Amino acid sequence: MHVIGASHKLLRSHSHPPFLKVASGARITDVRRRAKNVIVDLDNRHSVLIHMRMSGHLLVTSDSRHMTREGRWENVPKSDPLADPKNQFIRIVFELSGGMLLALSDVRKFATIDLFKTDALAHYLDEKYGPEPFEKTFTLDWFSRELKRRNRVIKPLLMDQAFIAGVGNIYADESLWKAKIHPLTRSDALPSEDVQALYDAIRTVLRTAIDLGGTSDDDYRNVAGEKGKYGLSRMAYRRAGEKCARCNTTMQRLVVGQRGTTICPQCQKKI
DNA sequence: ATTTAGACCTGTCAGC
DNA sequence: TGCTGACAGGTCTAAA
Repeated sequence: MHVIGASHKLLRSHSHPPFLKVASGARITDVRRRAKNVIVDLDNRHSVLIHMRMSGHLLVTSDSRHMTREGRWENVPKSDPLADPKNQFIRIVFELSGGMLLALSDVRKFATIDLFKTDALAHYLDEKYGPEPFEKTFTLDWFSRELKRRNRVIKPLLMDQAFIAGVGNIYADESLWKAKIHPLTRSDALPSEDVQALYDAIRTVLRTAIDLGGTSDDDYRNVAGEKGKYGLSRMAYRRAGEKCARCNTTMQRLVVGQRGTTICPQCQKKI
């Protein structure tokens, strides 16, 4: 792959060698995910780590067109695609073999791209992130023990990537609603039925969201520029003022750990 | 050991 | 219509 345009400050380098020098000309051997990162493995013992934060998403096209945050493309000089004002949200473009283009669109400029040596990356990720919710290590037993041990407010704990990988604000609200747990409950105060319900809810919610292509609250698109459909069937996230799907009570907005949070005050009572 | 506030950015929307 | 403030998918740091 070759980088044919990159905005300032996007490319960071955790391991020393300059990004462009290492990435240019390398072949991609694998693309995978860990926590909320996309990992692109190269054939030169290096890996690219992409974190899209709030508004970032990757787009691909098979010909040289123009890229917007909606994923629409128009003709634009391939030499400098970021120069076109219509491309103002495209922060970097990679040219892949065969002329395929891979772009990162990111309105808020929070996304980051790091370069690692592949074996160093493995250690970095293991150190930094908790288990994946669909991994064997994420058992009910483990979850239960950790909740007791930590003694933390449950919602921020669910969103703590060092505890469990992958649950953010949307799926934390959805899981807590499904399990009928108030987001301010202390993790060690949850009765075992609630722990079980939460464990199941996390996996059910994530499974459903993945199957529906994620949540496009605003900017998120898949690589073809299409919106995810989970937002249409969400039960809690950003539904304040609407009726609870279970009990018809008006949903309520609160702030927990500086994050907007929506609950059903009837279903999710504080313990 | 946790929690909180603030920072990083830009866009959208509600209300006056 | 125009302005202002609140809010938005996430994570990091410093300080309480």
